[in-house]
Amino acid sequence: MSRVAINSAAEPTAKTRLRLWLKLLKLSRQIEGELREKFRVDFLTTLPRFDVMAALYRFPKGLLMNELSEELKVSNGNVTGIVDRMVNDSIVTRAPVPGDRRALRVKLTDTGKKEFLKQASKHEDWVDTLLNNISANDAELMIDLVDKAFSNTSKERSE
Amino acid sequence: MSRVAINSAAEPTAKTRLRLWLKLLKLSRQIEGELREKFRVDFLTTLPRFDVMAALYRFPKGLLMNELSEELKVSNGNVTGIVDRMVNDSIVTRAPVPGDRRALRVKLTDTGKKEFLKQASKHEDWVDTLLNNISANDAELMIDLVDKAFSNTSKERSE
DNA sequence: TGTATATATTTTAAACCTAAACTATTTATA
DNA sequence: TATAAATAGTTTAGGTTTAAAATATATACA
Repeated sequence: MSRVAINSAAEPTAKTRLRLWLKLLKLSRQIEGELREKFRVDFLTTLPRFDVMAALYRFPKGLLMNELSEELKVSNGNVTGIVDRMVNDSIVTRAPVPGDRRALRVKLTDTGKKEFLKQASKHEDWVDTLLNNISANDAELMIDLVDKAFSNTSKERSE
Repeated sequence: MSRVAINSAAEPTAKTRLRLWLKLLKLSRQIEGELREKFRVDFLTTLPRFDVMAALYRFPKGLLMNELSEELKVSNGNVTGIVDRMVNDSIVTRAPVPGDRRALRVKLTDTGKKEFLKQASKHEDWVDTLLNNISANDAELMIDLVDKAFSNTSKERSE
């Protein structure tokens, strides 16, 4: 690998990275907005709730509030509110953990599981349509680039 | 262009696109989170406020509330609140528009302009560091891919 | 002119989100 | 054992966000 990037004739690399970031941000906001709208119209629900369901679906034994907030990369208190509403709607349960009276284990109910599968299938269709212009090859290419980008963010996480 | 994608042996394209979307979302959340933190610590401010300043900086004559919310891709009512606080802090002004008593033009104050330049410079540094693993070439490549992706989102916008 | 429609903005209600403070419990350790 | 520190979770305060309703003004057009 060369130690010195030769880029002085063109735009400085920092500016290119900034342009990239602004585009990435815009794209993900755009897509998020469209998905949010679809979830609202088709399922009367929200993205954060879908995210919770998706996380819990991956962990059939459930997750501690703690683990859930880590999994979703959102704050602890945030999860409390979302899960509150989902418990209310019988999508998840929040049960005491034997042996640790501080902890609560959140789990998808059967209803929640069924609901998730329905929504996840549609979600996949929506994303497929929204990213229709990206070929499978391009997608793989982008995934690799995104992975590269990740390796520099401050908190490495085990996954 | 071939009309039929041959992809049956590997993962279906829809799944690849979904994987891409989840990665993109995660990356932009990661970066947004780190930038938010930096803005909070270094400048005692928030990302949305920076976004407003950036938009207004690009339009020295100011923007209608309307145009600002379109520019930032956030809802109309949202902008009201953010601008309220910024007016309060003398970062922007909100002045009536002669000839249209419904409209209000939002503009950066001199203080706001100075503050923006200071923050923008740091912001560029932060992004440059966060995307350090992406070479100028890779960045250009990604930008092109993101542009491709954009061409399929529902509301084409003039820019 | 009068009325319908469109536009610009704010307000409202509900959810989301963070950081920080707080409560309760558990674990480590002197 | 007693105390300190760590952990799990909720609460609080403040800001962000959306969608929908409301207000005010402007425009189109019969």
